[in-house]
Amino acid sequence: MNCTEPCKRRRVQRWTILTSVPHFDGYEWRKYGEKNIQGYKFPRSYYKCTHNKDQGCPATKTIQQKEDNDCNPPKYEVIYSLHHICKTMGTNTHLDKKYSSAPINNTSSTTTTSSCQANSSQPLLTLVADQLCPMESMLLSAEPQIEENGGIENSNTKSSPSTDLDFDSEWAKWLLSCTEKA
DNA sequence: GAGATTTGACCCCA
DNA sequence: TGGGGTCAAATCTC
Repeated sequence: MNCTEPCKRRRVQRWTILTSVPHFDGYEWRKYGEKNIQGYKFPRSYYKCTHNKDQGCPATKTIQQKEDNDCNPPKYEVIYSLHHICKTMGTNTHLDKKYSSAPINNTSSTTTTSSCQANSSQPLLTLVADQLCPMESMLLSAEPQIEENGGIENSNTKSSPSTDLDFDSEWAKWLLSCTEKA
């Protein structure tokens, strides 16, 4: 990471979702880091969009398992940063292949030592994975402006604020609906 | 062998 | 100065 300019790491769009199915959001993610966070029982995992390289998609998310509710089912705080610009919404091929038969606690890498195997292996995962995001058209129409150097700190000002708010809101609703149905 | 994950180190901000 | 976020080499999996 090069911060030749005043670092804008904190000035990105962020929104938080509380869900029991943090991996099923219609996108493909690749894990790039994990850290133990002070005050949290479980490590925080860091993910980038799989298409970060080939399509320059800047989207990232962090998944933090809540220290309470680690059963029935475990709850995860998912913090999304920046919108996707990749065009793979709703395919779920990667997710289906990777997660459809795996207990969710195993998808969050190493140390989620939940003992809730019965709940985590429920078909709810397939239900959510099969659900397509209704905001695909919004995603395509609300692409943030990407600068040549990859920085997107101006996306808030270049794109319509109301569009971003609508997108965030709809996106949050969709994720919550997935969680509820699960 | 390619791509994904793990893990320790590094960087930046509060 | 410590904690959070990211990088990148090593390792793993398919």
